[in-house]
Amino acid sequence: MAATTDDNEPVLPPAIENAWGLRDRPPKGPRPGMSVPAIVDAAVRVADADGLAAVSMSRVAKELGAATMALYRYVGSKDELLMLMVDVGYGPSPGPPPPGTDWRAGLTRWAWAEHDALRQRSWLLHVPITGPPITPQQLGWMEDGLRCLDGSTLAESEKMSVLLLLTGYVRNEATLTSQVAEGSRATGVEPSEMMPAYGRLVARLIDPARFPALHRVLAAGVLNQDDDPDDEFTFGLDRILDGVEALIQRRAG
Amino acid sequence: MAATTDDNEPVLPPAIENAWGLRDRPPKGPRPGMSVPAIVDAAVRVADADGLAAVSMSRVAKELGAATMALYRYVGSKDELLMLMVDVGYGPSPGPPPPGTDWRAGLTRWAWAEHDALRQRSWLLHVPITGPPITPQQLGWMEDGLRCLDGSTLAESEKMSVLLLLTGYVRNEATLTSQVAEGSRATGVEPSEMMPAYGRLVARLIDPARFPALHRVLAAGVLNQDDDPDDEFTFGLDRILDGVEALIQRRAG
DNA sequence: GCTGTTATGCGTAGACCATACGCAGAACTA
DNA sequence: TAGTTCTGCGTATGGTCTACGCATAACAGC
Repeated sequence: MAATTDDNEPVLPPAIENAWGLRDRPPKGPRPGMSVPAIVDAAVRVADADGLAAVSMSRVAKELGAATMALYRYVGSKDELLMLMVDVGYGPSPGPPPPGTDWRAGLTRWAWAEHDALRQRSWLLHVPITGPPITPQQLGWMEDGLRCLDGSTLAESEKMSVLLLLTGYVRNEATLTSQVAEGSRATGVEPSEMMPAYGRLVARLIDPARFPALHRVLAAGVLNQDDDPDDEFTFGLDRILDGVEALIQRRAG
Repeated sequence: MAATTDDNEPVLPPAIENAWGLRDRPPKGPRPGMSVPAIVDAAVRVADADGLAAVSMSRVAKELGAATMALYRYVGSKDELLMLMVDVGYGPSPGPPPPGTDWRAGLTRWAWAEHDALRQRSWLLHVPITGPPITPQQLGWMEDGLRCLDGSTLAESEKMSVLLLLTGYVRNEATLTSQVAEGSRATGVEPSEMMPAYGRLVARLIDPARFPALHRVLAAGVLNQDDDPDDEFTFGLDRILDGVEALIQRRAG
């Protein structure tokens, strides 16, 4: 969240405030040589190229040909920079559902949009989340998600809960597949061989008598077939939407 | 995952191997003055007291009255220590479902057990996950979860997918509530006032014309009522289990 | 045009962090 | 007793974020 003032009203970090178009530059002093968007873009470029771990203040500054400490005139802290990176990293929201779309198709499209954004920029998953969304684009995603449920029988609070549930699922699924990819890159194992290798490792470790159910799963070769991660994503997504559908039916009936 | 040898078989870090009881101490050289479990316990103690960020090698060493570098005789790296911390942090798995429990009750119990573990040790959520579970207790959790679906009509791979879906949900929900708690501690706002404050902030930022659905949610006072986080957890859990139920019905019929 | 105010760029330095390396000494085997 | 091997850990390297303060640039008012 954000720090608060005396009257307990939450207050935004300056850099976030001018992402909302509030806050005007004071007319005095020398012209700024950089801009917040330029810094954020540079940071995103670094993350895209070398991962989030490579994003240090000095590295970003180098990317801009500036000195490290110069950045602190624009962003209050590294955490603030990360927050802004997330905002541009997700990119613009997918837009409201096309007219005539039912809620299920709409949410499916919405979930896939987030899925794609996270696949493109897997470093987004490594940014420690410190609070609910407060940047313009993030709230844009929320808006578009809510609109999918516009015509539904759900209560407003339920709509929100459904969205939370979905976005959590997407993040989680993206985290798992990105771990496989990163593990593969780190160990040099083919991505398609990661899960089989994991299966062999576990099979070697566990005692079938103490882990019968797990043993059965392994024996069934569950981890051997390298199935499309998109299928796994679809599976979970459909389960969740089935659950939402059950709720909607109940509210309607 | 883990590094691999020439034959492409994944190999465990030494400290993990002796968590599985493999690997015997060589008889030569001076007696070890510490033990891996003692180090991990100390690290867990630090995390419990001051959060995961306080867990540095020097801090853990200080806790034990040892020198920083002495720890590296027992764990290969800080990441390895973190992995072991997670193993003891979750604690023992909840055990197989009591006889006569149907799958839904079993999974509910299982999900709540993980929920409770994460509530007790919220630093677990901050440990960067680098691969699938390979420690004894973690696989124990998996085993107990799988057993809940023992009698079901699902394929082995579907059981696994359901478990992945559930554990992801639990993690996600725990992350959200722990963020509220941490935000509250950081800003000094009452926990019950966090969401209302967030609601006021967003209301101040957004233009109702551009964010109509979001505006409607706020106007409905969704964020004002401070509802029990356990209710929110139950809501999502029931949606997911409804979805699983629909699948099981389909497989059965 | 001069002066005061205010912002910017950024150098320096402090307080951390993980960890590579190497050495002294302890405990075992032969 | 000699040799081997393992432990404890001091030192040092290179990285992190960022607090602070100074020189300078640009404007406002007189």
